Amino acid sequence: MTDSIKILVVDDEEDILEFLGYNLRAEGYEVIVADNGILAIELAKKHNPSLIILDVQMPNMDGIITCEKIREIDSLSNTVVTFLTARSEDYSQIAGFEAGADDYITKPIRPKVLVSRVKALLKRRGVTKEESTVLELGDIVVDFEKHQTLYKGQEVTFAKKEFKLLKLLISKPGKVFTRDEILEKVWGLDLVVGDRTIDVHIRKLREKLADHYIKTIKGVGYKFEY
Amino acid sequence: MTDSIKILVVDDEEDILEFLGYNLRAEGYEVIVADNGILAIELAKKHNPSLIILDVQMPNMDGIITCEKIREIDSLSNTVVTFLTARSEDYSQIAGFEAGADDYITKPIRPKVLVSRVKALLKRRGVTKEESTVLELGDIVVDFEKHQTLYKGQEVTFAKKEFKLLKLLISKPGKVFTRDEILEKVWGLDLVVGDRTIDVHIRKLREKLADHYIKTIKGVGYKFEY
DNA sequence: GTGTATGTTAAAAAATTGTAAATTACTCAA
DNA sequence: TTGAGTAATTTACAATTTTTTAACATACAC
Repeated sequence: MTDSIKILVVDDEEDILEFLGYNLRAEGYEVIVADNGILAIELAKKHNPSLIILDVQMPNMDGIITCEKIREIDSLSNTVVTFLTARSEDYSQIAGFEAGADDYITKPIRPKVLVSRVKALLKRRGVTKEESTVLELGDIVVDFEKHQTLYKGQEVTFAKKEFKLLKLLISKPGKVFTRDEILEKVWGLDLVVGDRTIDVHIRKLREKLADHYIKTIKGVGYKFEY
Repeated sequence: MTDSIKILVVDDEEDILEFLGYNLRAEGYEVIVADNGILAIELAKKHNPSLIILDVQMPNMDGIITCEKIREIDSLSNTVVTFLTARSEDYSQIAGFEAGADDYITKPIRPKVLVSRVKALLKRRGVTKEESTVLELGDIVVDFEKHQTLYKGQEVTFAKKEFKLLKLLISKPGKVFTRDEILEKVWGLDLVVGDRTIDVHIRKLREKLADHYIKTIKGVGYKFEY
């Protein structure tokens, strides 16, 4: 189980939380949300996130005070804190750094900018989600970075969805993935596809892997076995 | 043949220049000095240093403005800029990051600290003393410094964006770069370009490389393969 | 045998990429 | 500043590949 990187997002506005949550989750981060500073501190203590994104303006306890409190917590000394400010309000930026923030992000922010900013911040702190880029099991070698698979030394080409499916199954050899799980991880939650779609893709994998490795557990799901 | 690493030091005070110059040269860096922002930009363009150390407070054109100008220069996009500030003046730190600085160093600084800081910065950017600026893969030789490419011994000219794209892809042969990644690294985050722009540039590369090397992974991205 | 879950196949639908040509943006020199 | 010449981007389709659907076959448990 690859430890996922946790990010705590704190904002009083529901749609901001949703926006940040959605985009960060899509990048594979584990996102925890809080809509106020008190809860934020509680959750921060509990989950020990690698990064906290904190809105400056919130009712009751604002971001700056929250940040100061966070900085007092020993276990969070290694956590990166970044502020979220509406456009460049110089005041809050300065106060923010004084409060112990590491960076600030100005709203509005586009998803891509957000993501690359977050990545950069985490990288600066040496937090990386280093999924080993190649996996070797029996006769099959999968290189995720190169998006390439070798079966008995021969290169086999998998289309995007196929590769994603293979990646999922092979990520935990032996584990049975239910159809629901597969749908969620490969197709995503929003997308709805017909019943036979998974079967067809499984078939393609089997075809390309000479019918080895992929086993049906009737009534449950599929697994990769070598 | 290890090209030495160049560092441009900009300060209006003679003794600071001397101090920095002495200590950095002792570490084997090639140090270029400028005592004002105008000269700094000129020298930066000319020498293309890996690192620029910039005093914040200077008469005429101060460090922050100089930094902004530097950031506008395309050929210096890969250059690390760090500020030199007297003690921690919060203001200049913040303005500095906005201007595009990567770090700041506070005066006074002890030689050992300076050197290890500089080393860390350069390492972060992947600049090392042994770095050769030419890459040779199969029939293709790319000289990043000279901005020149040979294909089967013949010089091939790539326009700026083309070269940047080639450089990105070739920097990790085999790795698939997604369109997003390519956009971010070659075009930058803020710039929004149309859907087919990447394809057209890829096409230009292929044209010039006789259709070798660059492979499409449909639905994922492109990679350089030799 | 009946019924449900899965397998198979081919064809339709959707998504993605390739290309030429036109347009716009830049650059550099006069 | 202007204008020629190059580079970069957009446009509008074509071509290709991937993904999904749909119809039917098969297997297996009860």
